[in-house]
Amino acid sequence: MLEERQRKGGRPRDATRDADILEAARAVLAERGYERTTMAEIAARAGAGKATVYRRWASKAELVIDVLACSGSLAITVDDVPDTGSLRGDLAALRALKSRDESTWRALVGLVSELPHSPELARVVDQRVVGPRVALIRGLLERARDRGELLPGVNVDLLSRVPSSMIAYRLLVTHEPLDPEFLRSLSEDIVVPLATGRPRD
Amino acid sequence: MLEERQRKGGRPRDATRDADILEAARAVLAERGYERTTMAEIAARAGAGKATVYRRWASKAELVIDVLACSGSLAITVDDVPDTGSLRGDLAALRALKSRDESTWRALVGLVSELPHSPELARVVDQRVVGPRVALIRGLLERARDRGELLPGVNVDLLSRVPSSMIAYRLLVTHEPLDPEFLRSLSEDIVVPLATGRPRD
Amino acid sequence: MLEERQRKGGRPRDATRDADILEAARAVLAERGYERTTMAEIAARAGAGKATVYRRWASKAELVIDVLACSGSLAITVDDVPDTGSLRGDLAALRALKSRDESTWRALVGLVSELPHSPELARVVDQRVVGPRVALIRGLLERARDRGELLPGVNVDLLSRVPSSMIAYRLLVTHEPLDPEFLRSLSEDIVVPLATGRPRD
Amino acid sequence: MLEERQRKGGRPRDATRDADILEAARAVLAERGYERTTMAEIAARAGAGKATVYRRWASKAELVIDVLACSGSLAITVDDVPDTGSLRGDLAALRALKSRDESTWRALVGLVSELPHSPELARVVDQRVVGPRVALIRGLLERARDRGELLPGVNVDLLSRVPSSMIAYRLLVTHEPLDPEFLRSLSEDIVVPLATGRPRD
DNA sequence: TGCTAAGCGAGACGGTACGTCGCGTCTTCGG
DNA sequence: CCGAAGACGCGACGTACCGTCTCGCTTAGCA
Repeated sequence: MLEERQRKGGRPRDATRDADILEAARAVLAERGYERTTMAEIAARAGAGKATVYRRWASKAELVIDVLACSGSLAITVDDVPDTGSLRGDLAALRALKSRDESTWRALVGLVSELPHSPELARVVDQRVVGPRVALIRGLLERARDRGELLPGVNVDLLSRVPSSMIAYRLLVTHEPLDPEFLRSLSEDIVVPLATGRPRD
Repeated sequence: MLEERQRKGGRPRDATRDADILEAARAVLAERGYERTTMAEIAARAGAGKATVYRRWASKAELVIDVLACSGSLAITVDDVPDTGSLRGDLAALRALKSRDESTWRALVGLVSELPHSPELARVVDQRVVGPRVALIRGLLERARDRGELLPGVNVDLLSRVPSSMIAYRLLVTHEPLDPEFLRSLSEDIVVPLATGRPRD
Repeated sequence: MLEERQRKGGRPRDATRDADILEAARAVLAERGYERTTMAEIAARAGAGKATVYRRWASKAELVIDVLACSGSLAITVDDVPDTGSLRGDLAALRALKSRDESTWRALVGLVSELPHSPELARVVDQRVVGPRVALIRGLLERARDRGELLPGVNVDLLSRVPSSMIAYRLLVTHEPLDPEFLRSLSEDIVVPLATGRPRD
Repeated sequence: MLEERQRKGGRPRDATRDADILEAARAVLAERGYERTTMAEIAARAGAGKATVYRRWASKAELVIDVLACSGSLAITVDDVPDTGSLRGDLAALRALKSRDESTWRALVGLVSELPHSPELARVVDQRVVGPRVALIRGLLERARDRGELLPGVNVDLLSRVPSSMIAYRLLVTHEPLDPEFLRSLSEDIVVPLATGRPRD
């Protein structure tokens, strides 16, 4: 979101508009997808003028970034996941916890094509969309290490990126649903065995 | 690519235009990315008219699909990878073989946003872009099974999708380069341990 | 209107679109006036896209200029006015002849504010709107001179601009109608006495 | 200008802002013309907020009206013109007296396009801009009638509108300057001969 | 003196038109 | 009938301006 100018005077930004616009953007994105989403419709649905939207976000791409960044599931941190005593249990708890994440990822669609042209945008996506998700898995892995569950020599860096990658690929490229069986396999056939060396039962 | 109409007469299509247009499309995509690529520029750079392009491909998206599908690395099949006697060796051989794949994936970028709106397109991407890549890894895994390398209970379906997912995520979302270290880690820290249970040395 | 590029190839401009767009523009201008006329409505009413309009005219102002320039009454020249044997008679004949000129002048409204900023536009208005009207009166005055009706020392230059000025002022500034009594007074109380020295009967 | 509300209390309007705003408006109008003049720039140049402007004038059009109405030359009445004993002399005296009128008329420019949509505005222009100018000439003509200079049957109504019309036309439509030669011709080749029957020397 | 209502500069707000640009189709010409 | 060129209908983009509203501050005039 655009930085507010150093407030010297004048009417302050109406903070409620931010939320209204983001909510409208989320709704339109979910209904229409990135390409078919128009700034005019977002503004109209938020009961806002286009200028009010562009005062806050420099482009459609940046607005969508913020839709992603403000997405509910991103607020989850490792502290929100109860410690069940095992990595497998923690991952199951996370699955139970995780709000539906699909719309967030789907909104990322098409945005992707703007990233190579805007280092700024790419940085924001990395920090606000990718970062929190990777950090969450990394946190669970480190919790497992503290328990002594982790095999020596596990590449935590790489492993913590696997779930995000697989989910993104599924939603962006192959458009398969995020069914529970897939999510469970991801944990139990990939993450747990790699981290702990214990194959699936 | 569109089927040629049942030839009744008149001037036959100039087959050389296909290659010129694909090459121009690849160049523009590499320079500008999907969104900033215009059909007019592709046509101009190929010295062709827009109608000539649309006579062969129904849309920008389908043209880009073909750019991806004709990309060198996609032609690689399991038979092109020499049997080195171990999964680890086979994967190393594949890495040695694999032409630079980056531009292909990068071209997939903004295409992604069209997929949810076009099942047809999604099908084509699945068959011509995703399919060959997954099949290649799956082939190597099955070769390993034939050797008796594979652990029982390995989820081959899921595992064969991991490398594509990780590579796509890296290129599309985080825009990190496909450096050799990353590709080696992918094989040796993820695929080999999961498939064979042998941790990295 | 914008010059067409030196035709090398490609689809030629569809000449019928010009007329459709001009007609639509005239209609919208008459209904709404300059300020409330939008290019989008003109295009829609002409069954055209905005790009087609802007391919021909660089701005709303230039389009309106052409609406004025193509206006019917401008086609009248001194040769269209029958020689009645006297200036007074000729002016009466002109009044009988003159198609309703109001909408043309009314369209000029608001355009006026663009003139100081565009010498090009001002030149076009001068040549295509003002010029023909002044030339018509001048022609009748010269016909009168040939007859020997004209007083010596009459400022033909200035006098030939009086009717246009008075009509424009009335329509643009005071918005009184061009009733026949006004037009007759213009001829008989101003032009004829000044030119011939003969007061109204 | 808007009426001040019936004062009940609170801070009174700062009367100095009126003049500052009018002056700023005059300057911007002269520089940019009506269309390119924005209320924001007027306010900024006057060191005022937009609300302060709109508290005094209901719209851009009304503000411009007042710029015109407060223009110096409008304050001239027939009593300011010395009685020289002849219409020709009086008109010459008026020309000597008349402050540069150009910027006033130029400001009227694009205002014109608002008039047909606002009877209220049109009334104000008529009373405050057109009226005083026409009344001034009419006053001089009536002074001439009192002297017995006027021909019988002269259409004073129409004649008194001729100078305003010619000046407006010149400034608004053809954008020629108000050079002294033009103004003298207007008096001596048009008004004096028509009113008194005496041709130019 | 301190209270209060309104004015003040600043600028955000909802709206709406502008002129540009890209897509995918259609239309001309020459080969 | 193909192929180059490019005009066509459509519609989103991001900008600019209008006239209104809201913020925190200032400034009379009444108590």
